[in-house]
Amino acid sequence: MMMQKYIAPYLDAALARVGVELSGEVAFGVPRQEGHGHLSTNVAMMYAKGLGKQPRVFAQELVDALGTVPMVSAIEIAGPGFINITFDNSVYHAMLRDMDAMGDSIGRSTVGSGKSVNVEYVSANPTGPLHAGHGRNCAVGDTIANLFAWNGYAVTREYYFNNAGNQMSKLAESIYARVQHRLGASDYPFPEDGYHGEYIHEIADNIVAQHRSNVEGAAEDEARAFCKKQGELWCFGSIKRTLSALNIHHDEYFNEDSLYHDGKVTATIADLRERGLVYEQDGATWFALTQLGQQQDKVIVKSTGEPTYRLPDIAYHRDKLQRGFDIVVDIFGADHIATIADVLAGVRALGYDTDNVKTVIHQMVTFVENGEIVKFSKRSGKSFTLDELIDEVGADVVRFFFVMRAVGTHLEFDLGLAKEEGDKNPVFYLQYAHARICSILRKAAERDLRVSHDADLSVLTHPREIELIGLISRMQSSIERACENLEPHTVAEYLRDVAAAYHNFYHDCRILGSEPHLEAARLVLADVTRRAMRNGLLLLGVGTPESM
RNA sequence: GCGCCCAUAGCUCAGUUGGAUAGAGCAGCAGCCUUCUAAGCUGCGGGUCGCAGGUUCGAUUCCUGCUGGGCGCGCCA
Repeated sequence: MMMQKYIAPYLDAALARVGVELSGEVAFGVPRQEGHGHLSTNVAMMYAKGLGKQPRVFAQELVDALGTVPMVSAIEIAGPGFINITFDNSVYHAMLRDMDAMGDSIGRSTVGSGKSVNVEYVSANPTGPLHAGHGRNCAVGDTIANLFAWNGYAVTREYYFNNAGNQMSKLAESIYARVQHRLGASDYPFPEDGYHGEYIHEIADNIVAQHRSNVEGAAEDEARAFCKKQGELWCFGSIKRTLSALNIHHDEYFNEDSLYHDGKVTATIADLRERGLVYEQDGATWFALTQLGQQQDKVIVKSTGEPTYRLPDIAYHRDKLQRGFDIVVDIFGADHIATIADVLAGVRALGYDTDNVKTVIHQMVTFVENGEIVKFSKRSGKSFTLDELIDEVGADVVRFFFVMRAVGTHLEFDLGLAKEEGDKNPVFYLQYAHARICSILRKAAERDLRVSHDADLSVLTHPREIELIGLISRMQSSIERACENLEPHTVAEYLRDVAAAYHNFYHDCRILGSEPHLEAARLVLADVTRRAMRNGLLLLGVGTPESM
């Protein structure tokens, strides 16, 4: 039960009585100011003007028409014409009772049931290990996927595996060169724009040690192809291990090269051509994006005959839409911003509705320690990998820090703060609240006290108790909104509020050893809070320690 | 030059879809443990919400224009 849903019918009836025709749902807010009631509505101000009345005068008429409402202790008009509603504590007791009955599904919703969603995230090129900056895409994407799942959607977590194209050839050539060096051709040229990482040596070592016959004496093309495959496998394994450490598991790894094998790339360009959107110039094939309202035409097939990334991307998005998802979500870093409009324009030109393709573009990440920007690993001096970040601060902190800020803002990742295990670190603050509750429940069990689902909750009257109940009662709508707006950080914010409310309650309200009725009721509240915190932490993909 | 994003306390950031006296954390200062985890709690100081207009009962929030910063604008992905 929610306060809004409870009061809305009474208000609708009162509005009808004073002759107002509603043009939508009445909006309620939770006043942040104490003394402004538990719920507030601006409906009188919204409709007063149309009726030619003073807002406060109209508000009074409305309040008169409302009369008395059960479980509401006060209805007051304040400020320019707000109607502030104060509930009887019994409303809170009823809400707590309902939440207790929800078991482990507190905060879940069914708004998405029957609908399917595909969330594509990470999708880093398999040309090396994930670097630290990739962490944001990983955490944001997985949390958004969790949000959909939590709201009842059937979710497919997808990784677009970019295993075709130019960057893979570079990888192959880099490995091939390192292999040649090991086979004695020490003057074999390393490609100018090749990959220099340690892992290239590792892959080459492995090839020479385990698969020497595939590269020695083999035809050069085949040896190169073998190097490419080995490189891809190594990178794929590395990426999957890192993701697994962050508790991220995709359902689908969509291989880019399958688009070529299945003829989808060819089909896509043929269909675009049929619509008159393709032309030849300077030996290349161009996509007439200006005809689709974009700024400039772009090459989709190079004069070498290789497609640019744009063509397979369009084919891929078309494929996702053909698979029949109700919603398709793409998570991209700001550096990919230019491609999205082109790809969507292409898909639209092929006759698909892109209204349900949602793109989340997160801004870049800066790592900071002691006020200085960290760009490279201290250990190796090379690029800072996600594995190293996880080693340094732990997986929970990585996941939490990357989602705790709005995706649209630049993220400053403070390594010093992240490494703190204490009051400075926001993750521990949440986990500590959960651990504290678990500790009390353990102590209660030692005394043969169980959480009783028919405890008399009416003894809960302390402001801290009421505040905590009210906050948890908003969990479901808070998570629904986070999902609808694709804003995972609001979950982190919300949980911080719940944790703070619990710490306050804990501090001011003794649980164990209080008067038996009060003790029983507070145990229920503690346990409901525990389940809410646990669900919230699971949603963010961080651990739920029972002791710290 | 063009496109997208950002600008709020000393620092890092929230701000419930346009509401009432703009909030947290960190940093600083001062307090609270013989009783359920002090990784907690309480208090103090700190603001021209980048600037200028506009929209209206009301703007940190929406619109326009500036200024400053980030990311893009390739026959790389």
